[in-house]
Amino acid sequence: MDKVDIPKKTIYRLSIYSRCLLRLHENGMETVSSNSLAQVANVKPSQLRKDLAHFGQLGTRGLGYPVELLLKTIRSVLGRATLQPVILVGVGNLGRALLHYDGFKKEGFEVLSAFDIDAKVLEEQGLPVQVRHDREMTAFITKNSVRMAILCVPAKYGQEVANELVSAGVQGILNFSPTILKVPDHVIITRVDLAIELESLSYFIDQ
Amino acid sequence: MDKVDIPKKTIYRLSIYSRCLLRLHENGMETVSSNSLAQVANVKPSQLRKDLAHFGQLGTRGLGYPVELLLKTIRSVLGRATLQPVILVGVGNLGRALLHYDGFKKEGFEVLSAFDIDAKVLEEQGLPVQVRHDREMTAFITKNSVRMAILCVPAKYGQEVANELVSAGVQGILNFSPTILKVPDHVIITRVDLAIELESLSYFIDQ
DNA sequence: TGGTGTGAAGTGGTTCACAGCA
DNA sequence: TGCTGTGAACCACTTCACACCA
Repeated sequence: MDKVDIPKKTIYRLSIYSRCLLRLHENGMETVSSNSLAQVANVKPSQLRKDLAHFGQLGTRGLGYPVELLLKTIRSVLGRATLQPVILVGVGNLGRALLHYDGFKKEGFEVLSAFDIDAKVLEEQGLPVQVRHDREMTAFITKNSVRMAILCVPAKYGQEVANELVSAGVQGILNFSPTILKVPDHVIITRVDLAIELESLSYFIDQ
Repeated sequence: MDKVDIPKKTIYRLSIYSRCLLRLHENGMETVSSNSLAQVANVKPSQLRKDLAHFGQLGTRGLGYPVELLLKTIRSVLGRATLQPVILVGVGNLGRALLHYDGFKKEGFEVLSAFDIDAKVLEEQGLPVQVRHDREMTAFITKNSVRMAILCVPAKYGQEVANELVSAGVQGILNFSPTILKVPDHVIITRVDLAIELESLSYFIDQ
């Protein structure tokens, strides 16, 4: 299953399709047409078909797609066969909320550990994972072959921590710090800036 | 300042530029070239110029852009003159974290109130805003002319709550519920699905 | 007949390259 | 000379439209 040239946006939608398919599968559906799946996923049928066409013939003309096979195929394309280790850095309000968020585990990601520098946080009881001091981070990443990190530190520490992560071998960062990170080309940043999302949203609203 | 045909992505970047300009302004910079601002914002200089060209001549050839004027212009384009009222629905882990997030207020959004159905949450002390029962939501939206909502309820309530919001007059929803919302065309949804972001990210990482 | 697979046309955004002005 | 403003080329999807097959 070669991962060349499937566009970013298609990958994102594949994630969505897989959720929808899971629901259909749970409801005992065995086949689904591009029309009905597209409707559930809120995309155009032609787009769905184009997306699926990236990995060969899967559907049957006149009938539709076999739900289970399609689900399995998408999951394998997304590399979701194995549990992926992740760490979280910065256990503030947001970081803490994300640690409690069960969506990650449900989707195949395991938050192995969190990191912070605040002694109060390090001693805190009742968090879902152990919180370690930042200075242990590099060793931890190496030892556990961590490739992805969730970054929730305050803006002013963002770049500094990102540098540490990158030099320890992290290749993908989900960045919640409201700052722009400079990283080498092989590292991928996905930025989630809540204030900016809200600001863009507000622009498109009629007053 | 007409808001037709400035593309979504440009608007998103304008938000970013405004942050960068604010920093430059605080540092006493009076002019900035497309080159250096682009570097700070992590975009190509030509893209920056194209983005700014949407609202006329602002720069001086040979010199660059006047920082303060540019900042003011972008803010006015983004409609950031006034404080925008927002509500938050669903005070779970994530909702609670977002209530404590000070980035919203700093960027000109005021979370007027939160809503939930859980009696325990309604009685909770120490939250930054009052939490009201869902049944008061529609009236509250109308009375306060709320146009935007942050949705953090569990997936299975997402559509139901969205319907309420829309019929009460909300036109933009920042959706953190891991579900796909069907809404009328005039309503804008921005989806933030953490598990999907992580899943897409992982695809592009070399194993 | 119903619904997939796909070339071809369309769309929206990005980047180039350079004319033109301070 | 330096740097903006911008047509034109380019690129990455999206959508259409229809051939083709169970």
